[in-house]
Amino acid sequence: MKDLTLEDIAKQSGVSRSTVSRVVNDHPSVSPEVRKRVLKVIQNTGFQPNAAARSLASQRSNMIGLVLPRSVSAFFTDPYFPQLTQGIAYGCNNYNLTFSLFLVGNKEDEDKILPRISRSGLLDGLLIQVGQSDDLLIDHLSKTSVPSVILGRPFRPEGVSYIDVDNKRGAQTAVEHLIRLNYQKIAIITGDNDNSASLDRLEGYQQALKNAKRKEVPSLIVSGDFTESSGYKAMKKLLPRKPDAVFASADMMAIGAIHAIQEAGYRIPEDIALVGFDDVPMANQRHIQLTTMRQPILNFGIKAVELLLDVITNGPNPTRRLILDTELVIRETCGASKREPISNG
Amino acid sequence: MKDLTLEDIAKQSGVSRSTVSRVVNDHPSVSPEVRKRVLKVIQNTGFQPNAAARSLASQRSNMIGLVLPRSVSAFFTDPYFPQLTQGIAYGCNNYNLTFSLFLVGNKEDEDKILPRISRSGLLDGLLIQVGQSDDLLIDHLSKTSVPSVILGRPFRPEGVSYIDVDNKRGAQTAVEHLIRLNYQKIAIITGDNDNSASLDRLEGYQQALKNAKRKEVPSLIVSGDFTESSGYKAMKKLLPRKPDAVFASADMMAIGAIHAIQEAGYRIPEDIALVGFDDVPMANQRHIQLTTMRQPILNFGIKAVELLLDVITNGPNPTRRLILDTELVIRETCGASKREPISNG
DNA sequence: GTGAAAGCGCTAACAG
DNA sequence: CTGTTAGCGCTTTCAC
Repeated sequence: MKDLTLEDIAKQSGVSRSTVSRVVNDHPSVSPEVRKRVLKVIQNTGFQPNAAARSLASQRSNMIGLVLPRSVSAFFTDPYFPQLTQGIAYGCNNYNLTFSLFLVGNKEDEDKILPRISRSGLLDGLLIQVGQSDDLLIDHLSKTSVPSVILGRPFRPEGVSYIDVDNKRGAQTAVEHLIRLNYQKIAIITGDNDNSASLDRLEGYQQALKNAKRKEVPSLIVSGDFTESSGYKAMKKLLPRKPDAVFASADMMAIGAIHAIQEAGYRIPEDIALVGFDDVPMANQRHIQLTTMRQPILNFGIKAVELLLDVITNGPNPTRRLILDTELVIRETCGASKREPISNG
Repeated sequence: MKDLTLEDIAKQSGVSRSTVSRVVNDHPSVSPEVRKRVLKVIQNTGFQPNAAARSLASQRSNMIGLVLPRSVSAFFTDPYFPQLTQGIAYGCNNYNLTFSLFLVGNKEDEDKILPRISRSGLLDGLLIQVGQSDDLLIDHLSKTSVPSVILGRPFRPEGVSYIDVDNKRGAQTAVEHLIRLNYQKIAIITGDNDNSASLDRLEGYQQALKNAKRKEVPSLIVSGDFTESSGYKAMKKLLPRKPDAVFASADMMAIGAIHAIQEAGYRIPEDIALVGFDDVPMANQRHIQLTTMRQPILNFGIKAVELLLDVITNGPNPTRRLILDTELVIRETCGASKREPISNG
């Protein structure tokens, strides 16, 4: 069965093609009766306008893309990116957008994908995940005319719009919580040093110590790379230095740390307390109950879509910054239920 | 800067639009010198053909879609779907396809998305994940003219092409392994009873017992729903029935089972042995070391793309079935290293 | 091997 | 409020 066109619907409804087009696009200037008549034919026939023709004529594809650079495509072991993807997908559903996913696997992929998406005609806009500091993807892409929004704080934020979570404040809140619970030697396990979120969380940790007039102990700062096993290794390194609390910059690393702590025969939170970051699904299971900073990941994705839509509609200037808050979720690993908080005065 | 068109390139190279088109599409009948000249202009200008115009004229969009029905969109907590998505994305990269992701969140999404993708013009083809048996998505979509390939064994496989993993054989291999290690009371934790993979794995379990002339004990068959917590609960139920080995139809459930077993003070594999299914990244960590059936998920995604491309190019008939094998990965939880296998005679 | 010309199916002025 | 008309940028016969 051949696909129907506007022309077919027009003929069947006894109107012109333009009128059908207006009906399809909810254009106001169509008389109620005609609209009704046309709508009925559309219903009966199951007509759907051809997307390609539409894009070509209107210069709008109603498609947006998410680009995950090489440096993150392995991250699919972490629940963060799947959840983010889901949020974006829902955001697209809300606005009738088609959502295309570009996972850059290697340099070769990059060379093939970039030209394809950096030209208008395919995509109305781009959501670009920040990667490492030396990642030139964003610079490349933002140089083109395709409207785009960066996910995360870019290292070179000039001229680009981005959405991020308040990583510094989140980390600060986490560490302040630990300080309030009167822990004395608070360590941090950071993510890659090449990642803006990781750096911001480290800053938050430092800020909290500073505000509390504690001094920073370099040996209590150990770096991981956001993976569970890096958390395990980092904790192993930390153990001989006898921290009584640890802030892990990501839940997966916190989970790794838990294993290291338990393996060494220490109890959580009695011997060592722990706070994570993210609130991944695993953080809330019987045998874990991780205190953590919740990121509003799903909402982050939805908001990113809306921000991009704004950039598409109203142009790239002025550049937008949208910073979402995180939320402290108190569970077992911080020991809050068993300790006396220090007075707030 | 205005986007360039074929016409611009034509002018700059001193040839006609058609010739440039031929060069862009690697059409053979272009003289080497002309081709070279045109290619150079394209290089210099960074010209990219407009995707919408191309789709419209050629009736080919070079886009394919992945549809995850409502019943699976919550599955983004399981590593399976992210990995599958990654495999598909890589497959698309290999063939210069644009990959669109449709996550059906609710009925409303479904009503909006289905018409949009079921008409040619937007997508060249569709990859559709099987859901529950009462899911009408596949029936709907496969009734349209859009070429499609189902991921997983559909409940009503007539007339559709699909790709699946040999779930029955995989499960059978897992249980045979347990039998060979001389376990006597082998239990199974199944997935949802509404899922073909789950049913197939149950069949494999039954087949293995039957082949070994063991009789099936109904109380040793407990169902979960593929989640970690369902595995935990199922194992709790199983514990009083004293199995000495358990086949969990998914690694996440195996992990839940591990927690239940350890919590009850039993040792793995000495008191209870365990085999999972999937080989998720977590199955291979210091403190877990789960023996499991590995699914070639990434490759599954890539093969799915290739199968779809075949259907797009050569038509839907005859319908194709592509069944990939799983592989037994022996680690610690099955106790293989500590037990005497029974003789094969 | 190359160019001219006719669309692909739709949108968006512009008349009326 | 509705129809006519001119493209959107590319592919693809069909001549030459």
